[in-house]
Amino acid sequence: MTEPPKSSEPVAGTPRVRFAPSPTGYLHVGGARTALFNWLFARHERGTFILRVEDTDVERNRPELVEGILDGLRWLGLDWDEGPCFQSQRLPSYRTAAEALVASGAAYLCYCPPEKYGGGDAAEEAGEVEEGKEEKDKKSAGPRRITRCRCRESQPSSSTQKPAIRFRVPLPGTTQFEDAVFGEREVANEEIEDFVLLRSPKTGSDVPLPTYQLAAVVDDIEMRITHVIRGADHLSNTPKQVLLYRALGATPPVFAHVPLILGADRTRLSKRHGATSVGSYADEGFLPEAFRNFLGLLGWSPGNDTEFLRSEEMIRRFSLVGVSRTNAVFDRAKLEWFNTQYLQKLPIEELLPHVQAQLTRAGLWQTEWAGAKSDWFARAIDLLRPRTRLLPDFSTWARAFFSDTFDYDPAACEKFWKDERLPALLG
RNA sequence: GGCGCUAUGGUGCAACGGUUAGCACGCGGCCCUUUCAAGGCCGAAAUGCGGGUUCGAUUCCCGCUAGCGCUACCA
Repeated sequence: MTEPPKSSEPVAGTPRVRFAPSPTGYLHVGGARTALFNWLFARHERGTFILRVEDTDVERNRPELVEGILDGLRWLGLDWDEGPCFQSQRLPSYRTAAEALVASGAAYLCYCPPEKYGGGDAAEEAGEVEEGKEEKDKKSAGPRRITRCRCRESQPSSSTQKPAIRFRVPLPGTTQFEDAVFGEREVANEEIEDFVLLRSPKTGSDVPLPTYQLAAVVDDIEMRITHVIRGADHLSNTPKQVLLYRALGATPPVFAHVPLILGADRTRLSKRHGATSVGSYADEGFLPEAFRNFLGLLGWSPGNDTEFLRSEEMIRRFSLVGVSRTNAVFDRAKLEWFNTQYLQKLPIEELLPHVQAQLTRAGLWQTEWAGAKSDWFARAIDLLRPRTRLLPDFSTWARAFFSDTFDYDPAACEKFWKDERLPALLG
Protein backbone atom coordinates (compact mmCIF):
# COMPACT_ATOMS: atom_id res chain seq x y z
CA MET A 1 0.00 0.00 0.00
CA THR A 2 1.37 3.32 -0.91
CA GLU A 3 -0.51 5.14 1.77
CA PRO A 4 -1.40 4.32 5.33
CA PRO A 5 -5.03 3.60 6.06
CA LYS A 6 -6.26 6.97 7.20
CA SER A 7 -9.85 6.28 8.05
CA SER A 8 -12.74 4.18 7.00
CA GLU A 9 -14.86 7.20 6.26
CA PRO A 10 -16.40 7.23 2.80
CA VAL A 11 -16.47 9.78 0.04
CA ALA A 12 -14.98 12.68 1.90
CA GLY A 13 -12.75 14.56 -0.46
CA THR A 14 -11.88 13.71 -3.99
CA PRO A 15 -13.05 10.43 -5.48
CA ARG A 16 -10.67 7.51 -5.50
CA VAL A 17 -11.30 4.71 -7.94
CA ARG A 18 -9.33 1.69 -9.01
CA PHE A 19 -8.98 -0.81 -11.82
CA ALA A 20 -8.06 -4.23 -10.48
CA PRO A 21 -7.18 -6.74 -13.18
CA SER A 22 -6.15 -10.32 -12.60
CA PRO A 23 -3.06 -11.47 -14.46
CA THR A 24 -4.71 -14.60 -15.75
CA GLY A 25 -4.73 -13.43 -19.34
CA TYR A 26 -4.18 -10.40 -21.52
CA LEU A 27 -6.05 -7.15 -21.08
CA HIS A 28 -9.28 -7.90 -22.86
CA VAL A 29 -11.75 -5.39 -24.21
CA GLY A 30 -14.15 -5.84 -21.32
CA GLY A 31 -11.45 -5.08 -18.79
CA ALA A 32 -10.21 -2.21 -20.90
CA ARG A 33 -13.67 -0.69 -20.98
CA THR A 34 -13.95 -1.00 -17.19
CA ALA A 35 -10.54 0.64 -16.84
CA LEU A 36 -11.62 3.37 -19.25
CA PHE A 37 -14.75 4.19 -17.27
CA ASN A 38 -12.78 4.32 -14.04
CA TRP A 39 -10.23 6.56 -15.67
CA LEU A 40 -12.83 8.85 -17.25
CA PHE A 41 -14.62 9.14 -13.93
CA ALA A 42 -11.40 9.93 -12.08
CA ARG A 43 -10.28 12.52 -14.59
CA HIS A 44 -13.70 14.12 -14.81
CA GLU A 45 -13.93 14.37 -11.04
CA ARG A 46 -10.28 15.29 -10.68
CA GLY A 47 -9.96 12.25 -8.49
CA THR A 48 -7.37 9.52 -8.16
CA PHE A 49 -7.10 6.48 -10.42
CA ILE A 50 -5.36 3.51 -8.81
CA LEU A 51 -4.09 0.28 -10.28
CA ARG A 52 -4.16 -2.91 -8.29
CA VAL A 53 -3.15 -6.36 -9.46
CA GLU A 54 -5.36 -9.09 -8.03
CA ASP A 55 -3.02 -12.02 -8.10
CA THR A 56 -4.15 -14.18 -5.24
CA ASP A 57 -4.96 -17.24 -7.30
CA VAL A 58 -1.56 -18.87 -7.42
CA GLU A 59 -2.74 -21.54 -9.81
CA ARG A 60 -4.13 -19.34 -12.56
CA ASN A 61 -1.85 -16.40 -11.99
CA ARG A 62 0.72 -15.59 -14.69
CA PRO A 63 3.09 -12.90 -13.34
CA GLU A 64 4.65 -12.37 -16.74
CA LEU A 65 1.33 -11.16 -18.04
CA VAL A 66 1.21 -8.11 -15.77
CA GLU A 67 3.48 -6.01 -17.93
CA GLY A 68 1.36 -6.77 -20.96
CA ILE A 69 -1.73 -5.55 -19.16
CA LEU A 70 0.03 -2.36 -18.19
CA ASP A 71 1.16 -1.93 -21.79
CA GLY A 72 -2.41 -2.25 -22.91
CA LEU A 73 -3.49 0.48 -20.53
CA ARG A 74 -0.63 2.70 -21.61
CA TRP A 75 -1.49 2.18 -25.24
CA LEU A 76 -5.02 3.25 -24.51
CA GLY A 77 -3.64 6.34 -22.84
CA LEU A 78 -5.00 5.43 -19.43
CA ASP A 79 -2.48 6.69 -16.91
CA TRP A 80 -2.78 5.84 -13.24
CA ASP A 81 -1.92 7.90 -10.19
CA GLU A 82 -1.07 5.16 -7.72
CA GLY A 83 0.15 1.62 -8.03
CA PRO A 84 0.26 -0.87 -9.34
CA CYS A 85 0.25 -2.65 -6.03
CA PHE A 86 0.02 -6.40 -5.81
CA GLN A 87 -2.29 -8.34 -3.55
CA SER A 88 0.20 -11.16 -3.43
CA GLN A 89 2.39 -8.87 -1.37
CA ARG A 90 -0.31 -8.05 1.12
CA LEU A 91 -1.24 -11.54 2.24
CA PRO A 92 -0.63 -10.82 5.94
CA SER A 93 -3.21 -8.04 5.87
CA TYR A 94 -5.91 -10.37 4.64
CA ARG A 95 -5.06 -13.02 7.18
CA THR A 96 -5.15 -10.42 9.94
CA ALA A 97 -8.52 -9.13 8.78
CA ALA A 98 -9.93 -12.64 8.57
CA GLU A 99 -8.71 -13.53 12.04
CA ALA A 100 -10.19 -10.35 13.41
CA LEU A 101 -13.51 -11.32 11.92
CA VAL A 102 -13.30 -14.72 13.56
CA ALA A 103 -12.47 -13.07 16.86
CA SER A 104 -15.47 -10.80 16.61
CA GLY A 105 -17.68 -13.69 15.68
CA ALA A 106 -18.36 -12.37 12.20
CA ALA A 107 -16.59 -15.34 10.70
CA TYR A 108 -15.86 -18.92 11.65
CA LEU A 109 -13.44 -21.71 11.02
CA CYS A 110 -14.58 -24.31 8.53
CA TYR A 111 -12.91 -27.70 8.62
CA CYS A 112 -14.74 -29.18 5.71
CA PRO A 113 -12.56 -30.46 2.90
CA PRO A 114 -12.49 -28.12 -0.09
CA GLU A 115 -13.73 -30.85 -2.39
CA LYS A 116 -16.96 -30.88 -0.46
CA TYR A 117 -17.95 -27.56 -1.93
CA GLY A 118 -15.85 -27.49 -5.03
CA GLY A 119 -17.21 -28.05 -8.48
CA GLY A 120 -20.21 -25.78 -8.32
CA ASP A 121 -23.32 -27.83 -7.84
CA ALA A 122 -21.36 -31.00 -7.36
CA ALA A 123 -21.51 -31.58 -3.65
CA GLU A 124 -24.95 -30.91 -2.33
CA GLU A 125 -25.23 -33.98 -0.15
CA ALA A 126 -22.71 -34.18 2.69
CA GLY A 127 -23.64 -32.89 6.10
CA GLU A 128 -25.01 -29.40 5.57
CA VAL A 129 -28.03 -28.25 7.45
CA GLU A 130 -30.95 -27.10 5.39
CA GLU A 131 -31.85 -23.49 5.78
CA GLY A 132 -35.10 -22.71 7.58
CA LYS A 133 -35.95 -26.30 8.40
CA GLU A 134 -36.48 -28.40 5.35
CA GLU A 135 -39.82 -27.24 4.12
CA LYS A 136 -41.09 -30.33 2.45
CA ASP A 137 -42.69 -29.17 -0.74
CA LYS A 138 -45.29 -31.58 -1.95
CA LYS A 139 -43.91 -30.79 -5.37
CA SER A 140 -41.56 -33.49 -6.46
CA ALA A 141 -38.48 -31.27 -6.76
CA GLY A 142 -38.50 -28.67 -4.06
CA PRO A 143 -36.50 -25.48 -4.53
CA ARG A 144 -32.96 -25.84 -3.38
CA ARG A 145 -32.09 -23.50 -0.55
CA ILE A 146 -28.80 -22.06 0.50
CA THR A 147 -27.03 -24.56 2.68
CA ARG A 148 -24.95 -23.63 5.71
CA CYS A 149 -21.91 -25.53 6.76
CA ARG A 150 -22.13 -27.33 10.09
CA CYS A 151 -18.94 -25.64 11.16
CA ARG A 152 -20.97 -22.45 11.46
CA GLU A 153 -22.49 -23.75 14.68
CA SER A 154 -20.08 -26.36 15.95
CA GLN A 155 -17.10 -25.48 18.08
CA PRO A 156 -13.68 -25.34 16.39
CA SER A 157 -13.03 -29.01 16.82
CA SER A 158 -9.27 -29.22 16.74
CA SER A 159 -9.01 -31.33 13.66
CA THR A 160 -5.78 -32.17 11.98
CA GLN A 161 -7.35 -30.48 9.00
CA LYS A 162 -6.29 -26.88 8.36
CA PRO A 163 -9.43 -24.74 8.40
CA ALA A 164 -10.68 -22.18 5.94
CA ILE A 165 -12.42 -19.11 7.28
CA ARG A 166 -15.99 -18.46 6.26
CA PHE A 167 -18.08 -15.37 6.75
CA ARG A 168 -20.99 -15.85 9.10
CA VAL A 169 -23.82 -14.19 7.21
CA PRO A 170 -26.02 -12.48 9.81
CA LEU A 171 -29.45 -14.08 9.96
CA PRO A 172 -32.08 -13.11 9.59
CA GLY A 173 -31.88 -9.78 7.88
CA THR A 174 -31.51 -7.98 4.64
CA THR A 175 -28.63 -6.22 2.97
CA GLN A 176 -28.98 -3.18 0.82
CA PHE A 177 -26.77 -0.84 -1.09
CA GLU A 178 -26.92 1.83 -3.72
CA ASP A 179 -25.66 1.20 -7.21
CA ALA A 180 -25.07 4.26 -9.34
CA VAL A 181 -26.16 2.37 -12.42
CA PHE A 182 -28.69 -0.22 -11.25
CA GLY A 183 -30.23 1.78 -8.45
CA GLU A 184 -31.28 0.65 -4.98
CA ARG A 185 -30.55 -2.98 -4.32
CA GLU A 186 -31.76 -5.20 -1.52
CA VAL A 187 -31.36 -8.89 -0.91
CA ALA A 188 -32.41 -11.20 1.89
CA ASN A 189 -29.44 -12.51 3.80
CA GLU A 190 -30.99 -15.97 3.70
CA GLU A 191 -29.94 -16.01 0.06
CA ILE A 192 -26.30 -15.27 0.73
CA GLU A 193 -24.00 -18.20 1.38
CA ASP A 194 -21.38 -18.27 4.08
CA PHE A 195 -18.68 -17.53 1.56
CA VAL A 196 -15.04 -18.28 2.18
CA LEU A 197 -12.77 -15.42 3.19
CA LEU A 198 -9.51 -17.22 3.69
CA ARG A 199 -8.71 -20.47 1.94
CA SER A 200 -7.43 -23.39 3.93
CA PRO A 201 -3.64 -23.46 3.71
CA LYS A 202 -2.20 -25.79 1.16
CA THR A 203 0.03 -28.59 2.40
CA GLY A 204 3.00 -26.33 2.95
CA SER A 205 3.25 -23.66 5.60
CA ASP A 206 2.34 -20.85 3.25
CA VAL A 207 0.46 -17.83 4.42
CA PRO A 208 -3.21 -18.58 3.80
CA LEU A 209 -4.59 -17.01 0.66
CA PRO A 210 -7.64 -14.75 0.69
CA THR A 211 -10.52 -15.08 -1.72
CA TYR A 212 -11.49 -12.27 -4.04
CA GLN A 213 -14.24 -11.05 -1.73
CA LEU A 214 -11.95 -10.55 1.23
CA ALA A 215 -8.95 -9.18 -0.60
CA ALA A 216 -10.98 -6.71 -2.61
CA VAL A 217 -12.81 -5.33 0.39
CA VAL A 218 -9.79 -5.13 2.65
CA ASP A 219 -7.88 -3.29 -0.06
CA ASP A 220 -10.70 -1.00 -1.04
CA ILE A 221 -11.07 0.03 2.58
CA GLU A 222 -7.38 0.55 3.07
CA MET A 223 -6.98 2.40 -0.22
CA ARG A 224 -9.98 4.53 0.67
CA ILE A 225 -11.75 3.73 -2.55
CA THR A 226 -14.88 5.84 -2.82
CA HIS A 227 -16.41 4.42 -6.01
CA VAL A 228 -16.18 0.84 -7.15
CA ILE A 229 -16.77 0.81 -10.91
CA ARG A 230 -16.61 -2.72 -12.27
CA GLY A 231 -18.33 -5.25 -14.51
CA ALA A 232 -21.93 -6.21 -13.85
CA ASP A 233 -20.85 -9.78 -13.30
CA HIS A 234 -19.99 -8.62 -9.79
CA LEU A 235 -23.44 -7.24 -9.07
CA SER A 236 -24.79 -10.41 -7.51
CA ASN A 237 -21.85 -10.75 -5.16
CA THR A 238 -21.88 -7.18 -4.00
CA PRO A 239 -24.15 -7.84 -1.01
CA LYS A 240 -21.44 -10.13 0.36
CA GLN A 241 -18.96 -7.34 0.17
CA VAL A 242 -21.32 -4.84 1.73
CA LEU A 243 -21.70 -7.26 4.63
CA LEU A 244 -17.92 -7.49 4.84
CA TYR A 245 -17.48 -3.74 4.93
CA ARG A 246 -19.88 -3.51 7.83
CA ALA A 247 -18.28 -6.40 9.70
CA LEU A 248 -14.96 -4.68 9.26
CA GLY A 249 -16.39 -1.48 10.63
CA ALA A 250 -16.20 0.41 7.38
CA THR A 251 -18.76 2.20 5.26
CA PRO A 252 -19.34 0.72 1.82
CA PRO A 253 -18.36 2.85 -1.17
CA VAL A 254 -20.64 3.81 -4.01
CA PHE A 255 -20.93 0.94 -6.44
CA ALA A 256 -21.37 1.33 -10.17
CA HIS A 257 -21.73 -1.84 -12.18
CA VAL A 258 -21.29 -1.52 -15.90
CA PRO A 259 -22.93 -3.89 -18.36
CA LEU A 260 -20.96 -6.66 -20.00
CA ILE A 261 -19.57 -6.75 -23.52
CA LEU A 262 -20.81 -9.63 -25.62
CA GLY A 263 -19.81 -11.28 -28.86
CA ALA A 264 -21.90 -11.20 -32.03
CA ASP A 265 -23.86 -14.23 -30.81
CA ARG A 266 -24.69 -12.38 -27.61
CA THR A 267 -22.68 -14.67 -25.42
CA ARG A 268 -19.89 -13.36 -23.29
CA LEU A 269 -17.04 -12.12 -25.45
CA SER A 270 -14.34 -14.77 -25.72
CA LYS A 271 -11.52 -15.93 -27.93
CA ARG A 272 -13.79 -17.65 -30.36
CA HIS A 273 -15.30 -14.29 -31.23
CA GLY A 274 -11.98 -13.24 -32.64
CA ALA A 275 -9.53 -10.83 -31.14
CA THR A 276 -10.40 -9.95 -27.57
CA SER A 277 -7.18 -8.48 -26.25
CA VAL A 278 -6.51 -4.80 -26.73
CA GLY A 279 -2.99 -5.73 -27.68
CA SER A 280 -4.20 -7.43 -30.82
CA TYR A 281 -6.00 -4.26 -31.85
CA ALA A 282 -2.87 -2.25 -31.25
CA ASP A 283 -0.99 -4.72 -33.44
CA GLU A 284 -3.58 -4.53 -36.15
CA GLY A 285 -3.01 -0.83 -36.44
CA PHE A 286 -5.93 0.82 -34.71
CA LEU A 287 -5.32 4.25 -33.28
CA PRO A 288 -5.61 4.23 -29.50
CA GLU A 289 -7.88 7.23 -29.42
CA ALA A 290 -10.24 5.71 -31.97
CA PHE A 291 -10.34 2.50 -29.98
CA ARG A 292 -11.00 4.46 -26.83
CA ASN A 293 -13.80 6.45 -28.48
CA PHE A 294 -15.42 3.23 -29.64
CA LEU A 295 -15.05 1.55 -26.26
CA GLY A 296 -16.39 4.55 -24.41
CA LEU A 297 -19.62 4.42 -26.35
CA LEU A 298 -20.16 0.77 -25.52
CA GLY A 299 -22.45 1.04 -22.53
CA TRP A 300 -22.28 4.77 -22.14
CA SER A 301 -23.57 7.74 -24.03
CA PRO A 302 -23.16 11.46 -23.46
CA GLY A 303 -26.92 11.82 -23.55
CA ASN A 304 -27.40 12.77 -27.15
CA ASP A 305 -26.31 11.58 -30.57
CA THR A 306 -22.73 12.77 -30.37
CA GLU A 307 -20.33 10.03 -31.40
CA PHE A 308 -17.03 11.59 -32.28
CA LEU A 309 -15.63 12.31 -28.84
CA ARG A 310 -11.97 13.03 -28.49
CA SER A 311 -10.39 12.33 -25.12
CA GLU A 312 -10.82 15.79 -23.67
CA GLU A 313 -14.46 15.96 -24.54
CA MET A 314 -15.14 12.44 -23.34
CA ILE A 315 -13.62 13.30 -19.98
CA ARG A 316 -15.61 16.50 -19.83
CA ARG A 317 -18.89 14.77 -20.57
CA PHE A 318 -18.45 11.48 -18.76
CA SER A 319 -20.89 10.66 -16.02
CA LEU A 320 -22.07 7.50 -14.34
CA VAL A 321 -25.60 8.67 -15.10
CA GLY A 322 -25.06 7.95 -18.77
CA VAL A 323 -24.03 4.36 -18.19
CA SER A 324 -26.43 1.81 -19.65
CA ARG A 325 -27.74 -1.30 -17.93
CA THR A 326 -27.89 -3.32 -21.10
CA ASN A 327 -25.12 -5.64 -22.26
CA ALA A 328 -23.56 -4.51 -25.51
CA VAL A 329 -22.29 -6.44 -28.51
CA PHE A 330 -18.77 -5.68 -29.63
CA ASP A 331 -19.12 -4.54 -33.24
CA ARG A 332 -15.85 -4.64 -35.09
CA ALA A 333 -17.23 -2.90 -38.17
CA LYS A 334 -18.10 0.12 -36.09
CA LEU A 335 -14.67 0.06 -34.50
CA GLU A 336 -13.10 0.16 -37.94
CA TRP A 337 -15.33 3.05 -38.88
CA PHE A 338 -14.13 4.99 -35.86
CA ASN A 339 -10.58 4.27 -36.88
CA THR A 340 -11.05 5.61 -40.38
CA GLN A 341 -12.68 8.68 -38.89
CA TYR A 342 -9.64 9.35 -36.75
CA LEU A 343 -7.26 8.56 -39.58
CA GLN A 344 -9.24 11.15 -41.51
CA LYS A 345 -9.88 13.90 -39.00
CA LEU A 346 -6.83 13.95 -36.77
CA PRO A 347 -4.64 17.04 -37.26
CA ILE A 348 -1.83 15.81 -39.49
CA GLU A 349 0.78 16.54 -36.80
CA GLU A 350 -0.98 14.12 -34.51
CA LEU A 351 -1.24 11.43 -37.13
CA LEU A 352 2.35 11.59 -38.34
CA PRO A 353 3.92 9.97 -35.26
CA HIS A 354 1.65 6.97 -35.66
CA VAL A 355 2.50 6.67 -39.32
CA GLN A 356 6.19 6.95 -38.60
CA ALA A 357 5.93 4.22 -36.00
CA GLN A 358 4.06 2.04 -38.44
CA LEU A 359 6.56 2.54 -41.26
CA THR A 360 9.43 1.95 -38.89
CA ARG A 361 7.82 -1.28 -37.78
CA ALA A 362 7.54 -2.29 -41.41
CA GLY A 363 11.14 -1.39 -42.10
CA LEU A 364 10.17 1.28 -44.61
CA TRP A 365 10.99 4.38 -42.66
CA GLN A 366 13.50 6.81 -44.11
CA THR A 367 14.99 9.35 -41.78
CA GLU A 368 14.85 12.14 -44.31
CA TRP A 369 11.06 12.06 -44.03
CA ALA A 370 11.44 13.54 -40.60
CA GLY A 371 14.10 15.94 -41.78
CA ALA A 372 14.73 17.41 -45.19
CA LYS A 373 11.60 15.95 -46.72
CA SER A 374 9.30 16.30 -43.76
CA ASP A 375 7.01 18.77 -45.49
CA TRP A 376 6.69 16.56 -48.50
CA PHE A 377 6.09 13.56 -46.30
CA ALA A 378 3.37 15.28 -44.31
CA ARG A 379 1.69 16.35 -47.53
CA ALA A 380 1.91 12.88 -48.99
CA ILE A 381 0.44 11.28 -45.90
CA ASP A 382 -2.32 13.83 -45.88
CA LEU A 383 -3.12 12.81 -49.45
CA LEU A 384 -2.97 9.16 -48.60
CA ARG A 385 -5.00 9.01 -45.45
CA PRO A 386 -8.47 9.18 -46.99
CA ARG A 387 -7.89 5.71 -48.31
CA THR A 388 -6.53 4.05 -45.22
CA ARG A 389 -8.52 2.14 -42.66
CA LEU A 390 -5.77 0.77 -40.47
CA LEU A 391 -2.24 2.00 -39.88
CA PRO A 392 -0.58 -0.80 -41.91
CA ASP A 393 -2.35 0.57 -44.98
CA PHE A 394 0.25 3.32 -44.97
CA SER A 395 2.93 0.69 -45.37
CA THR A 396 1.15 -0.73 -48.35
CA TRP A 397 1.04 2.65 -50.02
CA ALA A 398 4.55 3.48 -48.97
CA ARG A 399 5.91 0.34 -50.51
CA ALA A 400 4.33 1.39 -53.77
CA PHE A 401 5.35 5.02 -53.85
CA PHE A 402 7.93 5.99 -51.31
CA SER A 403 10.50 3.30 -51.33
CA ASP A 404 12.76 2.83 -54.35
CA THR A 405 14.81 5.41 -56.10
CA PHE A 406 11.94 7.42 -57.40
CA ASP A 407 12.49 10.92 -56.11
CA TYR A 408 9.38 13.05 -55.80
CA ASP A 409 9.38 16.75 -56.22
CA PRO A 410 7.98 18.21 -53.01
CA ALA A 411 6.17 20.86 -55.01
CA ALA A 412 4.44 18.33 -57.20
CA CYS A 413 2.49 16.46 -54.59
CA GLU A 414 -0.78 17.27 -56.27
CA LYS A 415 0.38 15.20 -59.18
CA PHE A 416 0.86 12.31 -56.85
CA TRP A 417 -2.17 10.50 -58.14
CA LYS A 418 -1.25 11.13 -61.74
CA ASP A 419 1.74 8.94 -61.40
CA GLU A 420 1.64 6.30 -64.09
CA ARG A 421 2.30 3.55 -61.57
CA LEU A 422 -0.91 4.26 -59.74
CA PRO A 423 -3.36 2.83 -62.26
CA ALA A 424 -1.23 -0.25 -62.53
CA LEU A 425 -1.24 -0.74 -58.81
CA LEU A 426 -4.95 -0.37 -58.45
CA GLY A 427 -5.87 -2.24 -61.55
C1' G B 1 -32.65 -25.92 -10.17
C1' G B 2 -32.50 -21.11 -7.13
C1' C B 3 -31.79 -15.84 -7.03
C1' G B 4 -31.06 -11.48 -9.84
C1' C B 5 -30.47 -8.14 -14.03
C1' U B 6 -31.86 -6.70 -18.92
C1' A B 7 -35.22 -6.15 -23.28
C1' U B 8 -35.90 0.30 -29.18
C1' G B 9 -34.02 -1.78 -36.67
C1' G B 10 -28.72 -6.85 -37.73
C1' U B 11 -25.25 -3.68 -34.22
C1' G B 12 -24.16 0.69 -30.79
C1' C B 13 -26.97 4.67 -28.82
C1' A B 14 -31.21 8.83 -28.36
C1' A B 15 -36.31 9.77 -27.13
C1' C B 16 -36.63 9.50 -19.45
C1' G B 17 -46.19 9.98 -20.61
C1' G B 18 -47.69 13.31 -26.04
C1' U B 19 -42.02 13.08 -31.82
C1' U B 20 -44.14 11.41 -38.81
C1' A B 21 -39.72 6.93 -32.81
C1' G B 22 -33.97 10.43 -33.91
C1' C B 23 -28.43 9.54 -34.80
C1' A B 24 -24.46 6.33 -36.18
C1' C B 25 -22.27 1.58 -38.04
C1' G B 26 -23.45 -2.05 -41.47
C1' C B 27 -26.53 -2.98 -45.91
C1' G B 28 -28.79 -1.28 -50.97
C1' G B 29 -28.99 2.71 -54.71
C1' C B 30 -27.35 7.36 -56.82
C1' C B 31 -23.67 11.46 -57.23
C1' C B 32 -18.50 12.73 -57.20
C1' U B 33 -14.13 10.18 -59.18
C1' U B 34 -9.90 7.69 -65.33
C1' U B 35 -9.24 3.40 -60.46
C1' C B 36 -9.63 2.58 -54.81
C1' A B 37 -11.08 5.23 -50.76
C1' A B 38 -13.00 9.49 -48.40
C1' G B 39 -17.26 12.77 -49.02
C1' G B 40 -22.57 14.06 -50.42
C1' C B 41 -27.73 12.47 -51.26
C1' C B 42 -31.65 8.74 -51.11
C1' G B 43 -33.58 4.03 -49.26
C1' A B 44 -34.90 -0.68 -46.55
C1' A B 45 -34.80 -1.83 -41.45
C1' A B 46 -37.00 -1.39 -34.45
C1' U B 47 -40.20 -0.27 -29.52
C1' G B 48 -40.04 -9.19 -27.83
C1' C B 49 -45.40 -11.15 -26.39
C1' G B 50 -49.84 -10.47 -23.29
C1' G B 51 -52.40 -7.84 -19.73
C1' G B 52 -53.17 -3.47 -17.02
C1' U B 53 -52.65 2.23 -15.22
C1' U B 54 -53.67 6.72 -18.13
C1' C B 55 -57.18 11.19 -22.24
C1' G B 56 -52.52 9.20 -24.13
C1' A B 57 -47.62 4.50 -23.48
C1' U B 58 -41.04 2.96 -26.18
C1' U B 59 -41.46 5.34 -21.44
C1' C B 60 -45.10 3.33 -15.28
C1' C B 61 -47.02 -1.75 -13.05
C1' C B 62 -47.80 -7.27 -13.50
C1' G B 63 -47.16 -11.93 -16.11
C1' C B 64 -44.71 -14.61 -20.02
C1' U B 65 -40.65 -15.42 -23.10
C1' A B 66 -35.66 -14.78 -24.30
C1' G B 67 -30.69 -13.41 -23.17
C1' C B 68 -27.11 -12.63 -19.65
C1' G B 69 -25.09 -12.81 -14.63
C1' C B 70 -24.38 -14.96 -9.76
C1' U B 71 -25.04 -19.41 -7.19
C1' A B 72 -16.14 -21.80 -6.48
C1' C B 73 -11.36 -22.55 -0.82
C1' C B 74 -11.85 -18.10 -9.65
C1' A B 75 -11.69 -13.25 -10.01
